[in-house]
Amino acid sequence: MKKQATCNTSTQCKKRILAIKDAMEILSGKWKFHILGTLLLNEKMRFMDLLREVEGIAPKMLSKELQDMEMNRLITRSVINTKPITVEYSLTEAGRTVEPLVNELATWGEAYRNELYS
Amino acid sequence: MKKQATCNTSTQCKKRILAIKDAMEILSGKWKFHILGTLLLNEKMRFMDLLREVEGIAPKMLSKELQDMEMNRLITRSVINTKPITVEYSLTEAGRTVEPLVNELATWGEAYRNELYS
DNA sequence: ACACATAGTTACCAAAAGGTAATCAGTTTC
DNA sequence: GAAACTGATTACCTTTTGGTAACTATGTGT
Repeated sequence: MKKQATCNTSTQCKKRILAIKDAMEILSGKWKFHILGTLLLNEKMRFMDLLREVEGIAPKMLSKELQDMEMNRLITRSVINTKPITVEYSLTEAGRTVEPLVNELATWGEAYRNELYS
Repeated sequence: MKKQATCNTSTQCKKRILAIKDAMEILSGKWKFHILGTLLLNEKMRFMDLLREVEGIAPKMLSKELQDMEMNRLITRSVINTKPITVEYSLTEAGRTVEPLVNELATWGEAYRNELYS
């Protein structure tokens, strides 16, 4: 009786593992948290605004990530019929729920960094 | 004055972006959260235990991820001089600080999934 | 006519991530 | 002495990710 089944048997634990996998699939990649973080601060942003604010991202990547997150219903894309056509991106209600997660990530990252230089 | 500099100018915001980048670098990949989550539940685990508990991982990946996290001081590796040599892995103090993050990730993933089927 | 801004798309390429399968070296059990 | 368990490592390959650069199409200002 050395082997204590800590996880694989428990339904709760399987749900947890699945939840983590889900979250990572949707939020993975180099840019999503940065885009979401920027949109959390700004509410409505145009493509070029994001391109400027999210430092280092290329239009291709921005476009792809926005499409990705639109499909996952984290953000909304709305075309505004202005003189030069503009497109506004903003978080959905679901998108805004990432806020605590982004905060936790930032907090952890900062704490980790501080710990190194202590 | 249309362009409101929301982020790039603020020192606080740059720190935040850096923190997120740091965290993602250290915790990225398919397996780290699963390994950390398992170690959060078990305290001390041997290589083969992890191989069995972290479903689907190959020894190569487990080995690599453990080395990675050991270098980043999230886990400790200690060789125990038993009959067949055993190696114990456990979280460091720094490693245990990921707990809220793992929880937040799991919570978000579950909420997201529930929202889809509502 | 020319430059510039809008919002992207496309082709091409390099690097990283991750999977499979085999192997290794030591020890213990049969 | 053969098989099995310990904790890995290695070679090889495929997929995914992400970057660069160029290009499209529309419209505005000069």
